[in-house]
Amino acid sequence: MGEIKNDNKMINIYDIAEMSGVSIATVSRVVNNNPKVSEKTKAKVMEAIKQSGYTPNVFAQGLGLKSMRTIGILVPSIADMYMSSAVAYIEDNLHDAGYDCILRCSGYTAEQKETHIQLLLNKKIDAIILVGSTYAGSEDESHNTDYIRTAAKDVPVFIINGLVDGENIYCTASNDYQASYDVTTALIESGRSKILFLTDSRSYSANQKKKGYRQALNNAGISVDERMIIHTENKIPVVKSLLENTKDIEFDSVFATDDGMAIGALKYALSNGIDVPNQLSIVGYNNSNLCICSEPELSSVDNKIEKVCKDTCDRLIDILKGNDNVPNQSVVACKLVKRATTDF
Amino acid sequence: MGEIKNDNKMINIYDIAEMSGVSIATVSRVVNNNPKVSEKTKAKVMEAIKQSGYTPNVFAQGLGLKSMRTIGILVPSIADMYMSSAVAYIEDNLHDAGYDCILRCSGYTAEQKETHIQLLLNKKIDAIILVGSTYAGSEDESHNTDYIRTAAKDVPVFIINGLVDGENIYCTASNDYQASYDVTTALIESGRSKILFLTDSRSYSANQKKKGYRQALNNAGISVDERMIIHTENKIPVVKSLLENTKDIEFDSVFATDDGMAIGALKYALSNGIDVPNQLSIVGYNNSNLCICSEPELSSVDNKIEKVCKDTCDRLIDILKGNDNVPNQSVVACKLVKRATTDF
DNA sequence: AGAGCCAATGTAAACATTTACACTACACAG
DNA sequence: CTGTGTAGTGTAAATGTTTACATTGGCTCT
Repeated sequence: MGEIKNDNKMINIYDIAEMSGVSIATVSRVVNNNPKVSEKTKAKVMEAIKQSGYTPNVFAQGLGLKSMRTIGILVPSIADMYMSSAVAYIEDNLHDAGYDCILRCSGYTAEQKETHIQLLLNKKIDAIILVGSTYAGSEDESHNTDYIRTAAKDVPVFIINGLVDGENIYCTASNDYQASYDVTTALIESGRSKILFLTDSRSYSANQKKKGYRQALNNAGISVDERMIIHTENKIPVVKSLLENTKDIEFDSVFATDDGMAIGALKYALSNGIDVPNQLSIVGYNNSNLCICSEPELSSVDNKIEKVCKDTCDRLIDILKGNDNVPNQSVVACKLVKRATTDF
Repeated sequence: MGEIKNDNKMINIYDIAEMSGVSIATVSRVVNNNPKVSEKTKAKVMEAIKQSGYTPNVFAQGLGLKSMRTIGILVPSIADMYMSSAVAYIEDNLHDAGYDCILRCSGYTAEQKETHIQLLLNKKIDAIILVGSTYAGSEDESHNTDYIRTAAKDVPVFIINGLVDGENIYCTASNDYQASYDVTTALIESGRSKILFLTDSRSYSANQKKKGYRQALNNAGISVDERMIIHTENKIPVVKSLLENTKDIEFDSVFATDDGMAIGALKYALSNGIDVPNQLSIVGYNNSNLCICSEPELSSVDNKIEKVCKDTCDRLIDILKGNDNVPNQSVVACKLVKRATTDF
């Protein structure tokens, strides 16, 4: 079992107590910043701690049923740029508040998530953050959310870009419905009526976007042509060749729920001599770094993932502090970023 | 402290012992797959465990100085695409082997890393993985690596794309020197001699790439013009405007140590009517998804991060199994991916 | 001066496990 | 029939904290 040279007996609270001539209770109080310790004693103990380089044993601390100051983060896949940046922001916020993060990439199915959540709970984490994917409110009926409510019986659960209600469950989402409605409306107002809608998932967010798209068309008196709503893979070449083979459907604009798909559409236009934005307007989603790679640069929706994460973490910290009046749901407004693939 | 309904007393090893009519020692043995338990007893205990949904308390287990089956991962920044994909691969490999990952994003300085490593060590992790940045072997003399050797006294340390030697330190790197040498040579053979070298860091990898570039020029009998080696930010618009203001230096090709910078160069060419690849060849690095966003698509070096991560994890698991003859260093070959920004 | 109080500190129980060592049968050799 | 070995199991110590409760000594109030 790893012949590591870890025989150097760790100094413990007793050693510190002895060094500073007090009891272990007092040492513990100093370590935990308990106010009922005299300045003089505190100074002595601090000195001993500094001298020895003592750090409390986390497991012994944990045994006392207390907070381990560790948060579990569950993402379906961290290879996805959107999710990895979410993890980055979450990590940052929580570290600043003194929490550690255990990361698990679960995959997309409910079963996978359930297993991983169980493993996280075993580590006695203080809360779980689920980064959006397929949840209640999505079109995926098969995605049972009971496991989330079960987890919420043990620790508070925070969902990013998903919507599940229940005791001890807190959701934060970007306002994808509104953003999608606004984009679609803007396309219509700039003279487009045949708007191809590309989507790659059946998540809650994807569903909100689709609703916004439908509503905007309805409000403009345009009836929704179901063939214009296309589910496809979020891969540039896939979308490109998809559009190349979509001869039977006419469209004057593309609204994609992810930048990757939008870039696929752009590349289709470029290689077929279609002028962007005049003949074809294109809007992506997520405002990723792909947007400024292309020429022309891609208009996109900034879904404010940074703010969503901050909101989530702020509320998480509040909850863990014992604050009761924390809202269960919170919505963050998106922002349309106009670049060169649209003429509005 | 969080008014959670956690009053439901956790079932512990004593409960299981009672349910199955054995002692806690026996339960513990069953849980840990200790062979000296009779099949009959084992079955009884298993049944009780299943009935009750018992899971051992990790803290109590941890107190006994044993493996927590948790690995600490330290990345300077997970917002970087290269690093986030590395984390994804590592996570995947380690989970398959039954390890959990604690992630910390430290920032780039030695001090930051040192602090974060200390915090990781407090959690009694079994090993640390440092994902590449500024290490020994880099140009950054100020980057002291003592903290790595100190950490290695407690747990094995694995470094991805860095080179530090020392007891209990294991390094895995892609062969950036060779790849860079090959790219530069290919550019020269395709008739280029004024190769602008763009780099954004002083890491070990960056340094290896620079050495490869120099060596290739030397071997071809071309003397290195130091003005051709430019340190810049890895941001598309920054590089674009940098090149727009580089009127005094002539160049017929750009070799960038990251795709982002290469795309910046490409956009500079596109907006200045410079033909790519004829007037200007461009090669990036990392073979990220940016490569297929642009038109023309970007030639790049695939540095096989997936394989590097797998190698690292395989050796880590070996070490933790107690295997002694694990090599301290391992190198993975890169692969040049030819696309449309080069004419070779 | 004695009662009462409070701040500061100490004592010991509780947390849930692992494991060295002790013990009990029982089989089998002599 | 006694002694010895062993498979299976139990006992109890050890792990390092936190914290409710106990204790102490000094102070104030009457």
